[in-house]
Order: sequence, then C-alpha cells, then structure tokens
Amino acid sequence: MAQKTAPDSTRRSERSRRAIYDAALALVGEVGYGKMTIEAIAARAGVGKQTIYRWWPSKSAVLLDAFLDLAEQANAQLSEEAGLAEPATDIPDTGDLEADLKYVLRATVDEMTDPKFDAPARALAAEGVVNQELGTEFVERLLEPQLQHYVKRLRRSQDRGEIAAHVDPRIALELWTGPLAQRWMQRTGPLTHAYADTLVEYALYGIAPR
Amino acid sequence: MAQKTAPDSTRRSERSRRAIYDAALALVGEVGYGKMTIEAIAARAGVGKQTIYRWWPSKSAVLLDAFLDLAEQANAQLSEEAGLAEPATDIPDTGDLEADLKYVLRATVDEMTDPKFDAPARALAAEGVVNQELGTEFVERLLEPQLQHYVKRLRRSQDRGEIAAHVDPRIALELWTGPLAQRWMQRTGPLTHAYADTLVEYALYGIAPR
Amino acid sequence: MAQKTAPDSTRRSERSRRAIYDAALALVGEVGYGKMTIEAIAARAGVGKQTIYRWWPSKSAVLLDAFLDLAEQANAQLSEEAGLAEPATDIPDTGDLEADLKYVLRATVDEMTDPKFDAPARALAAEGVVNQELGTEFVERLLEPQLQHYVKRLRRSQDRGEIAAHVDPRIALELWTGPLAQRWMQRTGPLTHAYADTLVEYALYGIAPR
Amino acid sequence: MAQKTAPDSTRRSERSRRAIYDAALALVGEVGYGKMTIEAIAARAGVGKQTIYRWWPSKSAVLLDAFLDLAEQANAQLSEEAGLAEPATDIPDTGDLEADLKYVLRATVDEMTDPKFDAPARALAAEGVVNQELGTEFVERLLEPQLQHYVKRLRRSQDRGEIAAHVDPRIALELWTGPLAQRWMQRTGPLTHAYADTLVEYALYGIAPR
DNA sequence: CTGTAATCGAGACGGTACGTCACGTCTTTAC
DNA sequence: GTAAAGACGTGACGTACCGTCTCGATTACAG
Repeated sequence: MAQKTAPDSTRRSERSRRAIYDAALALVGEVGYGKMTIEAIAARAGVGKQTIYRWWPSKSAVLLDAFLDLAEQANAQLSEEAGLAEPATDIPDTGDLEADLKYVLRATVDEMTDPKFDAPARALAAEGVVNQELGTEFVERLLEPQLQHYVKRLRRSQDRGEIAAHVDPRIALELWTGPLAQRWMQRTGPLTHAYADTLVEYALYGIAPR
Repeated sequence: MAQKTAPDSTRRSERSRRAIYDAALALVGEVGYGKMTIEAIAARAGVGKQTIYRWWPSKSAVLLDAFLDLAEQANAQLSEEAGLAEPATDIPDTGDLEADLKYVLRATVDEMTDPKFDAPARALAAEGVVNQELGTEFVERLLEPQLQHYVKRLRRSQDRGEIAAHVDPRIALELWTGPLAQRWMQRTGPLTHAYADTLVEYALYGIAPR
Repeated sequence: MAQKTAPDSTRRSERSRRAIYDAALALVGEVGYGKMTIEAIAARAGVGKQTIYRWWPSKSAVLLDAFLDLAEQANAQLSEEAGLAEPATDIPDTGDLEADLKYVLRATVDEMTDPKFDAPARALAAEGVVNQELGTEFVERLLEPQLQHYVKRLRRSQDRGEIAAHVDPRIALELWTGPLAQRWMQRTGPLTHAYADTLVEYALYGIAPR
Repeated sequence: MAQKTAPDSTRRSERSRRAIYDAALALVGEVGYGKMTIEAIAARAGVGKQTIYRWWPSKSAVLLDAFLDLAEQANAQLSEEAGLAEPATDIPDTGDLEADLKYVLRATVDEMTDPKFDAPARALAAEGVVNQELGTEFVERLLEPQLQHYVKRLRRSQDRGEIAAHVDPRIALELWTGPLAQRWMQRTGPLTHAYADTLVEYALYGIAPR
C-alpha cells in the first residue's frame, strides 16, 4: 500500500524537533491540553504548521514524543548525577523489601506531584483512556517498562522467600501502583508519603488479621 | 450580582432533555468524545443549540448528566428486577468477606466490560483526569458513593474481627478498586473474573508469606 | 439534487453585505486582485470568513456583486443629480449622430480612466477572460445592457436614413467599443478624447476614399 | 549593484527548458491558469522547482515564454509548409485590399478558435489586463509586431490611393482588431468568418450611407 | 379563555483552529 | 555549477464548530 510518500527523515531539522517539544510541553502546562493547539505550538516553536503535520499525525502524538523525550532527559540527568553510566532506574535491593518499596513509592509520589511532569502526564493519561492507540503506546513505552522493574525486584525477593511462592509479581505490584494511579488520575484522595507507606504495608501483610 | 437571568426550570422541556441525553450517549459511542460536537447533539436531538447552552455550560457537563441519568435508570431497573423498593447497590454480607468481595468485584468487571457503559464512562473519566472540576463532580456524585459501600461493608467485618483493627477501610478498598481502575483506564492488562479473585486474595492475606 | 441546504436570505445581515462590498473594492484597489484574499476581505469588513463563503462561491463573485452594486449606486447618483426619476444612461439624440456618439464615447473614456472604476473593472474583466461563467455574467449584467443603448440609438438614426439600411447596429457599435475595450484592456495605445473622436469618424464614413 | 549572482545561461539545460514549456502549456489547458502551480509544472516536467525559479520570476513569465515559443514554432512550420525561407506572416497584397483583409481576418478567427492556442492565450491576455508589466511585454513581443503588418499593408494601399489620405493606419486597423479582440476576450458574440467579413466592409466604407 | 412572557427549533453571525496546498528559499547529493 | 529532490517558514485556502444572537412559532401560566 502506498504511503503518502513518507518524508525523508535524514533531512529532518533537529532544531525544529527540539523547539516543538519545548513549545508543546510549555503550552500544555500553561493552557492545558484541550486549549493547546497545533497552531500555537508551531507559532511558539517558530516553525511552520506543516513541519508538525509532516512528522506527527496528531497533537497527542507530538505530546507523547515530547514527554518521552523529557522523561529520557530527566533519566539521563539522574544517572549522571549519580555518576553512573547505566540508567539509574532500577529498584534498590537492600535486603529489606518493605523499606525498598516505601523508598521507591515515595519517590513516585513526589514525581506525580511535580508540576513539571503533572500537566503533560495527565494530558497523555487522559488521552490514552479514550484513544486506544495512544494509550497502548503510552503504556508500552513508558509505564510497563517501569512496572517491570518491580517485577524483577519482586522476583528476587520471592527467590529469597520474602514473598509467598504462589504470588504473581506482575499482579502483586498493582496493589500499590493501582491505588496510586487512581488517586493521581481521579483525585480520590491525597497523595502523600504516609499513604504510600500504608499501601506497602497493607499489600505485604494483607488486611486480614494475621 | 445579576446572574445572566437564569432560566426558569419549571418551564423546561422534558422531552428535549431526554432527547439530548440519548443523542449525547449515542454520539459518544459512535464517534468518540473528541469528535462529539454540541451541534451534532443538537441536530440529532432535534433541538436548537441554545437549548443545550441554556442548561449546560459545556459538552462534558451534558455527558456527565446523561451518564448519571443512565446509571440511575440502570440502577432502578436492577432494583426492580430484584423486586426491591430500595436501591440494590449495597454490598452483600453473607458472613464470608472474601466471597462477598469476589462477588461484587466480578460484577464490577462485568460492568466495566459492558460496551454500553464503556464509551461514556471512559470519556468522562478521561475528561476528569484533565478537568479538575468535572473530575471532582464525577467522583463525588458517582464514584465515591460506590466506594462508601465498601467502607460500610468493611467496617462491619472489622467489628467482627475479620479485618485487622489498625486497618483504615477507606484505604483498604483501594487495594482492589485501584488495580481494577488502572487496568480499565490504562489497559495495562486484561479484566477478568480470575484477576478480580486474585486481587481480593492478595489484598486480604498480603503477598508476604504468612 | 440536494443543494447544501441553501442559507435563508431573509435573515441575511445587510450591514455585513455592505461592509464586504466596501472591503472588497478597497482591497482590489490597494493590493490588486491577485493578492486580494478572502481572509483580508473578512478581516477588513469585520466579518467572519464563513459569512462570505455562505453567500458567495468565490472571490470573483464577491467582487462582481460589489462592482455591480457600485455601478448601480453611481448610476442612481447620476440620475439624481440630473433630477430625474428614470436612470440617465440613455444615449442622447440631438439629431446629430456623430456629435452624440463622440459625446458618449468621451464619457466612456473618462470612466475607463477613473481610478475608482479601473481597478475592480480590470480585475473582473481579466477574470472573465479566463473564467467563462463569470465572464458571461459580467457581460450579461453589465456590458450588454450598455451596448443595447447604442443599438437603440443607432436604430433610430437608421430609421431616419442616417445609417445605411444594410448595417447591423449590434455589429456596428463594435467598431468603436471594440477598439476602446482593446486599448483599455491590452494597453495598446493611449485612451484620449481625440482617439474617441477619430474612431467615430472612421466608423461612420469608413477609411476608403469617398 | 550585485545581482543575485545571475545564473550562467551557457550551462542551461535545454532539455529542462523544453520540458517546462511543454508542461506549462499542457497544464494551462488541463486545469486552467489559476490552478496551474509551479510545483505541478516542475513535477510534470521532471524538474526541480529551483530550476524554474532560477530562470523565471513568476508563473506568468514561464507561460509567456512557453507561448512565445509555441507561436514561433507554429510560424516556422507554416513557413516551411509554404516552402519559404522567410517567415510567412506578412499580409498578402493582391491589389484587392478588401479581399486581402478578409483573408487575413478569417485566418485570425480560425486561430482564436483553435483550442491549442486558446487556453494559454486567454491566460496570458487575462494576466496582462491586471499585470501591467506582463501585459506590456505580451503586447510588445507578440501583438504589436502582428499589428505592424497591417500598418505596412495599409500604408501601401494608402500610397495607391485606396485609403483616404487623412487616415492613420495604426488607428484604422483597430476597427477590426478591436472588435475581434473584444468578442474573443469578453465573449460578447460569436467569432465567425461572416463576422470578420462584415467588419472589413463596415471599416472600409463606413456605416453612414454613401 | 385569552393575553403574555419564556422556551423552543432554527440558523446567521463573528470568531478560532483545523488540516492541506502552494509559495519561494534553502540545503543536500549526484552528475 | 547546474540539476533533481524535497524540507523548511509562511500564509491562504475552504470547512467545522464554537458560543452568542435574533427570529417566528409554540406553550403554559396568570389574569
């Protein structure tokens, strides 16, 4: 099937791409996703509209790429600060599962609260709820890779007998990521460190009396 | 301060209101929230645009009312089928907490899977992620009342010693509603009865070895 | 065949129509037909683009109506100045055909030179050369009615024996309107009173020796 | 003053030039002048856009050159058919002015009707009405040289006393070229041999009774 | 039972943004 | 250095809806 003669990506303007990302992220923060227009992105980036339409099919796709780029950069910076060559996203393993999970979950809460991430992340999450394609990509490229860090970490604990053998780690991790996600997306309650700690405790030991 | 001469709701056309709800729900299913326009709702409902603008401030508000109406009707019908006068939304209390939770959670999974509810509910959930005001109203009028049924039920179990005394029921219920919501909204995994059962088990007894 | 549900002309805004005419005529004079855009007309008239597209199919159609309106007004004003109820466009009949023709032709030259008429008239004439539909309408609604005044006048002279019996007045009049039109449109020579006079003389008596 | 580093015409690609002419003439016939775009000419000619912009300042200039080239070729072919070395554009002089004029005018009518010439000629004529520069060039390079053939021919007749001494040939010729041009450009009437004949007769002997 | 005031369907209005097209310039690679 | 190719910033296109407005026609209450 003939594509509409796909553009030649080797000749793509890097400077335009960056300017578009910056403009999109700035705008989604300033006016919100609904009122962010492609024309405004183009104007702010000092770029022709066609340059956006040439490389992305929709404004959600632009924002997704911009956000992924942002996440990547933030990650790279984090690793650098830690003086590491490899990405620093692994979940720590001090031998104390409860402490490790609380540590990571508190960091997640902090990130969810950071206004720099909040606006674009909400916009993408919202769009993903309604737009299957974008939602899938968002999950596959951003969310699931992060969740897999939990899977790895839980499996290590399971090998050591710190988690019951019958437990499926991929489901277990949802005991805390699910509630956190819900509070963030639906604002059903405050997102605090204490809340994160409680979730970890309930999840590890259950709510039935021991 | 003078309101914009608020309309007189006693003279409101009931037939128009119903037609607008029907049109909105039909359209959100057919073309999706983003492409649903007020003009299309008006045209389909055989109604002037002003009749919509007179009574609702935005298309999300129309859809919210339409959906609440739908939920109400569905509820009423359910109660009627059960031959009850009062609404049938309470969580059963057979004395077996695990069984009761699994029963209700399976029903929730079924509802989330029902295409009649799926499209408008997703649209509203998505809009709520990004639009604080609508999100809050959605939660307050629809979600939180349902969650409170869990609180009531859990408290009863707690009084009987079936749940540890230190547990906060309002947080505990998120151990299963959170994961369910996340799978539904972000499509991070399949929504099945087996999954619902697993969530209840993990939540009750924890994932650490007993 | 279903029209695209033609708009209701009884509800048309007269103020907008006038503003659009004024803007179109002003713009064609200032920037020329080629660079006159519908957006600019709309902006200058303080009108939405759709209001133009609702009532006219193209920018040439707008200009045609604007110009016809202008011609009508100019005509009405002329009649009024002369204190007449009927339109003053008839060709005089003093009994001296040569003098009458020269008089009218000189007036035509003056009009063709008047910058107020020149720009829009050129634009329409040009568009009509290339666009059959517009050209036909331009001729039928503006040019031919004026030519018919010559026909009437010539026929009267012919009845009196001042013009040879075998002559077809509709063709005869082209002996002077044709050259004038050509000099105006193609700029093949200057448009002066002397030139007009010469045309009348050559046409009446021929260029062969008598 | 530095020209924009004028291109070196000795290295110009003849094949591209020809292809551009062909493409321009074909397109003006197929889609009309207004919808003929430089991009389309380039694409059809298998030529880069810059190759057009390097050698011509505007699309009207391209078409003008293309049309002049066409006219030249047609002329050369005509001469060749007649077995002549020199160009065959002079007006015949059989001694019978009326007959000679009718002969040439009938040929002009035929040419104006030939669809191969019609589309580009109209486009250029139209553009010339509105664009002084192009109009002047069109007249100087194409129209006026043809009119001068009449001047020469008329002067010869005048020397022989077949035309009144006081007549200005340059004006006289407009008695038939003007009407013809008008009928062609403004479509004010049919273009036939009979019409051409009538024009010649009226012009020679006048419309007043002799 | 009839006036009268508000709601109703309809849709024109001034706008904003859409996604596309072509402009004329510029850069890259091949000849 | 010219050529084909095509990405770029720019700006107009014609369309779709926005939310406001004005217009009769309908409707339901108050006199």
